[in-house]
Amino acid sequence: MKEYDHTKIEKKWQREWAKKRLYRAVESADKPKFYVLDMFPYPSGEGLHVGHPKGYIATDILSRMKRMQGFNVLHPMGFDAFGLPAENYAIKTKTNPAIAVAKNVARYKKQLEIIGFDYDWSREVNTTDPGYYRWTQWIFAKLYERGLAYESYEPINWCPSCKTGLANEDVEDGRCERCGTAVEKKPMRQWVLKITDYADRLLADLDTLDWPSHIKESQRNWIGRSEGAEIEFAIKNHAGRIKVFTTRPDTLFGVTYVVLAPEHVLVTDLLKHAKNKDEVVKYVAHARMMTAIERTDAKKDKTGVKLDGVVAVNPVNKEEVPVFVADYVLADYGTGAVMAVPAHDERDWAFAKKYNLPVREVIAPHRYYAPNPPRDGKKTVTRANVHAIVRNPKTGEILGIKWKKFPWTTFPMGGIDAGEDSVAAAKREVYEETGYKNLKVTQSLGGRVVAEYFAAHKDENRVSHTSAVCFDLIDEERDPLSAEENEKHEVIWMDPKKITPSDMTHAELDVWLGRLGKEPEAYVGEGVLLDSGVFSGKKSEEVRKEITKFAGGTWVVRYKLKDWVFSRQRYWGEPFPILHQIKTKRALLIHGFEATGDDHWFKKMKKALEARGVEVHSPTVSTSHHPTIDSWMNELAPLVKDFGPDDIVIGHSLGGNAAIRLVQKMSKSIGRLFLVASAIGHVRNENEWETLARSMPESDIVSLRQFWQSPIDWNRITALVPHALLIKSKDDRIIPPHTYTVPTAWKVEEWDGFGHFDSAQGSEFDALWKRLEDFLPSEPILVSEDDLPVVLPKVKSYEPSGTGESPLATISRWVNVKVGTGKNARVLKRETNTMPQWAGSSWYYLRYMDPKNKKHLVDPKKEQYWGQVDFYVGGAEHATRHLIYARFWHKFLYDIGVVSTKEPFAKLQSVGLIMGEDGKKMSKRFGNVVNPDDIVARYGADTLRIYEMFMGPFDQAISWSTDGMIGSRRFVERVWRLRDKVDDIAHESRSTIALLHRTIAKVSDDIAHIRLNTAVSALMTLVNTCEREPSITRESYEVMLRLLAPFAPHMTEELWRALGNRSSIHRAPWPAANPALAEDDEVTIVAQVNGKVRAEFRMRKDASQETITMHAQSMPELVKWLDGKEVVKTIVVPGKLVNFVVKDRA
RNA sequence: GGGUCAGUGGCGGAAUUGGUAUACGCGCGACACUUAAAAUGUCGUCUGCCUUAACGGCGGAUGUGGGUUCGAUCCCCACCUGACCCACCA
Repeated sequence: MKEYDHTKIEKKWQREWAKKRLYRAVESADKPKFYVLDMFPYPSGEGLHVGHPKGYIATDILSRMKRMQGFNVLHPMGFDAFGLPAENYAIKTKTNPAIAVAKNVARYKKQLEIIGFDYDWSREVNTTDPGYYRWTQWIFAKLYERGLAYESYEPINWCPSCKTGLANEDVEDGRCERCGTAVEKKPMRQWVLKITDYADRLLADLDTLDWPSHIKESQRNWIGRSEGAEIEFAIKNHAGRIKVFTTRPDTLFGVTYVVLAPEHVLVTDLLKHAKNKDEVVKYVAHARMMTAIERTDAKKDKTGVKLDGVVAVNPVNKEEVPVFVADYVLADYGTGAVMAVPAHDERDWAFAKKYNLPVREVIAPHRYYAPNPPRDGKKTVTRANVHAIVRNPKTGEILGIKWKKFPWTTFPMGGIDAGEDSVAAAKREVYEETGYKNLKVTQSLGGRVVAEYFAAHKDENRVSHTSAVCFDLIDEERDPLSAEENEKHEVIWMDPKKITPSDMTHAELDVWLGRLGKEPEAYVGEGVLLDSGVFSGKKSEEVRKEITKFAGGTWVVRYKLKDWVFSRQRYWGEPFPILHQIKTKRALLIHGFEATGDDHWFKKMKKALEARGVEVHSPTVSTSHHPTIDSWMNELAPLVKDFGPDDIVIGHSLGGNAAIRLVQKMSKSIGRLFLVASAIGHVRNENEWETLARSMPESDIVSLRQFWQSPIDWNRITALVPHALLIKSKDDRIIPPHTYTVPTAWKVEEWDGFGHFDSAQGSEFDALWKRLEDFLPSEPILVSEDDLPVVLPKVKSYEPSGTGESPLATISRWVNVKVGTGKNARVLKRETNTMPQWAGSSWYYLRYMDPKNKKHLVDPKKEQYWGQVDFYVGGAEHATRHLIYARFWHKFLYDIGVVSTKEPFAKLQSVGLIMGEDGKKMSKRFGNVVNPDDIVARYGADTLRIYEMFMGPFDQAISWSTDGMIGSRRFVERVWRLRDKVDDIAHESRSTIALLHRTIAKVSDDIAHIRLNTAVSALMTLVNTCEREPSITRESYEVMLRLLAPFAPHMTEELWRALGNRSSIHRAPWPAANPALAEDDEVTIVAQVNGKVRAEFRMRKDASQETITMHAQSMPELVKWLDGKEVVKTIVVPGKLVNFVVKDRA
């Protein structure tokens, strides 16, 4: 056989396979299907390193074996290329990301091709291909139609470096997962997917999946289901109620304060009632300033501030407790408020200790004393007891008493009398029982323990509420004991080592030992309720629902999982199939008389408008600061000259003359003018009124106020200003409080109260907002299915703006869409956010089934044929993102009938990283990157494949070793040279044939379970054995080649053809093991004496137990071990071993 | 702090219904082939002690300490170390 030239062989067969379309997947009913999937790569500019193909090699091996075993195999590959890395690369290199992606994809593909994978490239997908993302957009549209996609204005995680919002899943330790920058909270409009609607199903169906347990566990943690109670605390002298979430309502009687998160909606309101308003405002502001990392650092000291004067009422006992604002309570979990039970919660404990708040113990550990349990038929007495643990510092010994009538050893102990505390009681007991007089307290051993036992000395069952106090003897001064005490027990000093549950008669001992010498801490375990009204004495785990009901609360299920923030303020992503009505872009807020701009109404309006994407200008120009209306106008004019027909002006508290001036100046150029709370009463002259009304036919008066005694002719106004929504006082009187109503002809809005200019409260604001709604970007409109895809346009600059708008917003010819014709024509505006990187990868496995279909995401028949992915291989780092998102989308697609299965990936196998030779993560930064191209060129793809599989367990991280790879190359060459030993008249030994069959079984099984390192080692063993034979049959060699074909497809194909086979080895049937041939007829049996191997011998594998025993006993090596001993027992494992259990003859 | 997994020669690792610990490979050593080197092949390679010319023999070792068992890398308990994931989630 000629020399092994890997380059020539590999190129030749790769070309040939492509030409023959050897690996094309077909749907046909005659064969069972097998769908093997890799997590498709994200082609970066760096190209592949040797770690990347590891998973692909494994799926390649599995898919090749399955194909040879007669399955229709689907093993596709594609590219995920939207998102930040490609975009950042484009910014850096100043190239269109589409071009860079195409280049990177081509490079990746080439790198993959030389490794010889069996991908069906005719099914390649690319998430950035409009033909592909059309369907990503389609899925989004369906989600939107079903109410599972919505716009939210809640604060979200914002990365100031990437200049985009992030999903919860994209934040790691408070930092942006991509760039490591600390994320901020920023309020902005976002598209959000309601993944929480699927939380229960995502959790429950995990049980149906054959996935690694740690990945399932991370998903469970991420979903974070917890059951608990929602309970309301009333606020004294206030209408509001604080709703808290707790998993431990059984501790309700231990509540000593209530805590609100700084962002809690009630805080703003409650702080007005707080005596320390400034302090609270400062604390809240500070909390908002902090980054998530600072906030959530668990090591950080807990901080908070009391709402001084605000009092909450505990619903179970009507007790009044203080209210705090503290940032250890998270705004976005539960209800954003907690009831604090410092005795039984570590965080509350830490906070209470720091601020010196009361700790009330209501749960006691429960001990049932098994050695001396309560007895039936005896009365039960509940007592408060104390144990005294007294140490003599001179000797280190502990004081104990040994009971004379009972086999007990206890500490000095006894009941706590009325009016006594536990320390006094303990001292008294020590004195009475042992006579020692002078003690000092060293430690109080935490809270009480409830113990149940039978008190034999009193012939009753005890429920003891026990505490314990530790003392040191000050001196050994001691009084003699009473005769009565002397009769009962003996005083002893014990070695501290003897203080163990087996040496002492205390059910509580383990608790004391656990607390001894430690700082006191919260008891967070289960136990018996104390001081809890009617619930006292009950078990904590049993009363939760009952006590919740008693508190008027409800039992609820909560999830940690948050809805998926789905929009990014970046260029390189799928555009949303969404149009917005073009509305106001900018608003001018003008405050007139005396308003300062600080007032609540202004702030609220500004925030509301900004949240809807309106740019708000609110110059601090007030009529109050100007001597004349004209000078006011003059200051205002330059600030407003840019305002145009798309803009609105809102005037608040403008006097009549100012309003008229404003209208006259601006009504021609601006879109709409709204006047709120205007003192139109100033307009005394009806002609002026007419002027005003005629000047603003397109404008609105939302509310008028009368402050001076001047009657208004409402009918006249409404006739003149048909758009007006007037709110007038019911009886036209001026005396507050008065009620404004709208004439019955229009929508009636009632507004109670004068409001002291704080018109943010009540319907005056709402009425205006209702009007404004028509002018704001509102209810999005879905792009019709026929108009998909919404193609991502080319853009000059990819830089993110940082303002919360994507670069797309600057492309007006793309953003503005004209719909309708003639009179109905209107211009709509495209959504300019783009989808996150995870969108395309959430469903790509479906598209492989039917990649070119223009009518359907996937043809239902094909979807039904391929069904679930049978085997999915990829990195464990996707546990809480891709793998949750894809499951979510799949379930949704199931719900709308697109797919027929409830879960996308039946079996998941995670792949371990390949690290650099230095043990560090392979990265350009460390200069430890190994390029597969170099390895393939030097050693060949087959060697690379075998080595990567042989390195170690597949799912384990492991360091690359080019030296270690030599072994794989040698193995390949040995197989190659073995060809020279093929001889038709070869006679192989029976044991070699047996090994061959065992190897078939092992390799088949190992591949199926991705135990590829042992599969390779089995093949090596086989080759080693065959090399020792003088010659081997062609039949055996062909079996070996077929077993090796999935690992080394090129070399085996070459050898296979060289043997005269006309068709590809990769279409040849997989060898079947013959169990009858897989075993030698003789086996080695081990002879043991007392479990130690003393001899071994060969024997027919079906030898009987008796034969084996007889033979072993007669062996000289064994005789010397058995001689003079008595065989107590003989254990025979047929075909394996015989073990003689012997002992000395008595 | 919680979860998951792991710890075996100089190194990567193998060994599962509890039955010969260290397969396979790397490295290392010796030898053969060679003028030489490389390549290749053969043999050896956990460890201590005893013993021999050579052979051989006895004991110990799978992170540590216990337990169950005729027998434990494997099962149980406690602890130590490391990795990964999650974490102020009430």
